[in-house]
Amino acid sequence: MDQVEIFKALSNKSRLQILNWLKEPETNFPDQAVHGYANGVCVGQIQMKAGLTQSTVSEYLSTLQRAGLVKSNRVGQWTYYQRNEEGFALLNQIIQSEI
Amino acid sequence: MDQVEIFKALSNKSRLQILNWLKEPETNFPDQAVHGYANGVCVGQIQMKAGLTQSTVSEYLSTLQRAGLVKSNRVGQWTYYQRNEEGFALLNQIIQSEI
DNA sequence: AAGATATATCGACTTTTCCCGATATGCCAA
DNA sequence: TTGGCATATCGGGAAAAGTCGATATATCTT
Repeated sequence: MDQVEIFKALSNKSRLQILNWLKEPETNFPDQAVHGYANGVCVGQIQMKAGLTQSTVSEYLSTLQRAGLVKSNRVGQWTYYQRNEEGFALLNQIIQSEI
Repeated sequence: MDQVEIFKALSNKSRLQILNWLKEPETNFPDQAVHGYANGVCVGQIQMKAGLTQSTVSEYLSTLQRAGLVKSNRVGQWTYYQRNEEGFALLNQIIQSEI
């Protein structure tokens, strides 16, 4: 069952916060402006805001990506993350019809 | 944060199944017919269908209730559980506006 | 009052999650 | 090509969740 993975990814306060922050990157990650927001927000920005170690944030973003809730773009040495709205559409569908 | 509790409750295959079964009690718990379905389905029925021990199922139902996803009615020596649609409405709201 | 039945709680053990520091990898600049 | 960033992965210790069997509690029947 794949639904469980999604809900596990959502079962953590920091990960929920990250998803929420990524709804409004310009507001929540002003320092990202240098890089632009087209590809998402890079890990370092998220790490600073989350107040967790780099490894933890990287791990959390992988978890969210495996669950389909974010997607990433590697550009040079940076990895940009942004919400994957398709994943949220799937989540809605799961809740409406499979639970 | 309370959202985390809800998602943790949903992070388990058996608990997801129980919630789904409770959508159509008449179909999924035919042996409950003797007691009627007005108050929900009693723990024993859910246990049999889930194939877990009595203590585990009782614990799972408590977890779901703490998360607001089911509600219970004690009648005599039986505890009947049913879905709490208010909880699902809250879940939808959380997903729409807080994540 | 005694036994039977349904559910809840307790104690224990195993597995998973949380989060870290250390190290590896990939990319860029000089 | 050497060093410096940004990110990913690895290894680990502490805390939480998964699940069980045993026991407690509440209720019903006789």
